[in-house]
Amino acid sequence: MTPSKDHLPEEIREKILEAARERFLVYGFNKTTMAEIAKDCEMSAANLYRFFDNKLDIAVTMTCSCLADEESSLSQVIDNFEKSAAEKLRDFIFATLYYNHKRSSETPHLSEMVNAICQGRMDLVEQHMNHKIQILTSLIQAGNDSGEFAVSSPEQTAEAILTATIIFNLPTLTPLFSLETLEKKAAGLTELLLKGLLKK
Amino acid sequence: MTPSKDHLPEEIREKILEAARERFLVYGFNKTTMAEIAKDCEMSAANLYRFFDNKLDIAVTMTCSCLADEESSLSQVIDNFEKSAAEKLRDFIFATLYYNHKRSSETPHLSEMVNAICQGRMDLVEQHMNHKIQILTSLIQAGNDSGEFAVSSPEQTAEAILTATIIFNLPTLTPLFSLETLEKKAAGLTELLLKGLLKK
DNA sequence: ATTCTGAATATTATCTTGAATATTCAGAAT
DNA sequence: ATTCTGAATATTCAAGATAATATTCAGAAT
Repeated sequence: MTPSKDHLPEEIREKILEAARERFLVYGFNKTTMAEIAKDCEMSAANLYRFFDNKLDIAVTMTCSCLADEESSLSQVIDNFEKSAAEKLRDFIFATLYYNHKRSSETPHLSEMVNAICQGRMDLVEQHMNHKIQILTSLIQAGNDSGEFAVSSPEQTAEAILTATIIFNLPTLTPLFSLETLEKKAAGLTELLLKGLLKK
Repeated sequence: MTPSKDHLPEEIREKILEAARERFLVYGFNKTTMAEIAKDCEMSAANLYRFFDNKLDIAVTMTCSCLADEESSLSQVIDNFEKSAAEKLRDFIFATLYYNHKRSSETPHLSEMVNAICQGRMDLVEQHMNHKIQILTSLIQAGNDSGEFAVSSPEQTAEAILTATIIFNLPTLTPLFSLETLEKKAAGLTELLLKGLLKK
């Protein structure tokens, strides 16, 4: 029988996730052992498997909440009623850039985790991308509604913007450039994109 | 003394390059040995070093001529007098896409070579990027001159376009998507970029 | 003198194998 | 019944040994 992980105390799951997070951030995914996580939680390694399928599953759960964080902070950006659609797009792009750059620079072992996730759980990445497309689509639609933008196909445009800004989304590419360089790229790109979006 | 490699018979260099190319394409950079290349050329491995500094140097020379090829075919695109600037930009983006996709799909071991080049010879990549910026800049300037575009800072815009199309330039990313997907991305992105470039 | 090679050396990759670690599971503890 | 553990097993890692390979160089061949 495959024992379901539902109905198990959520607080213990959280405790495990927190212990794993600290280990993963400091020592990396590979160098962290299940035994260490278990010791931090004052339980046996075997018991971890009642709460998670395996080590990767812990990382996946952490990653999901990170991605959800990013998504919700990006959603906040476009819900800011005090800003124009153009400013929101700029904020969206820079928020993406800063979020990923911060993660990359503060987490020396991030790419390790990213690699682990990308083998076998590419669906998470796709889901995240789709969510971003949704957010961008409503940003554009709001811009259309307010008369600021004149975009005929918001969703297709959202996809194009995501394609254009992929350099700010890939934790593998971000570390190749300095923050200053990335900011310049983001500024130039935003300017160009806006020229195409704004009503003439 | 460091013996100069000039004044050596060019035809032998070419012969070596051709032998190495075939080996690299079929078996990859790492699995190809200097001894094998030498045997194909009916000479000793030691003699290869009269013509090239080392194994990587052979790959670098091959790569340079590939990049030069791409650059010259992109230059041809923008020199086509029968097309509008908009069409040229579209051609430029699709030519980049097709060129890299073709290379990736026809060369199973390409990423190996790319990795080898990227360690220590990043200058080649930068140089290539700068060349592409130049080409794009003159495309934009020509568009401005003909009254088709209204771009205030062509070079900065060229850089932004290159940033936006980076997904089509990276041999590490290209293989992640199907040709069909890439074409859709390229079409959507081109449309969006043109909206920002065309005179209103 | 120049071109080239075989043999020597330095560097890298591959393989082996003991040790660490992930995962499972029978059963103890509650 | 449920939660948990210790011990067993399966998998992965890593240090050392071995074998390939890159690179150099003294000197042979032309």
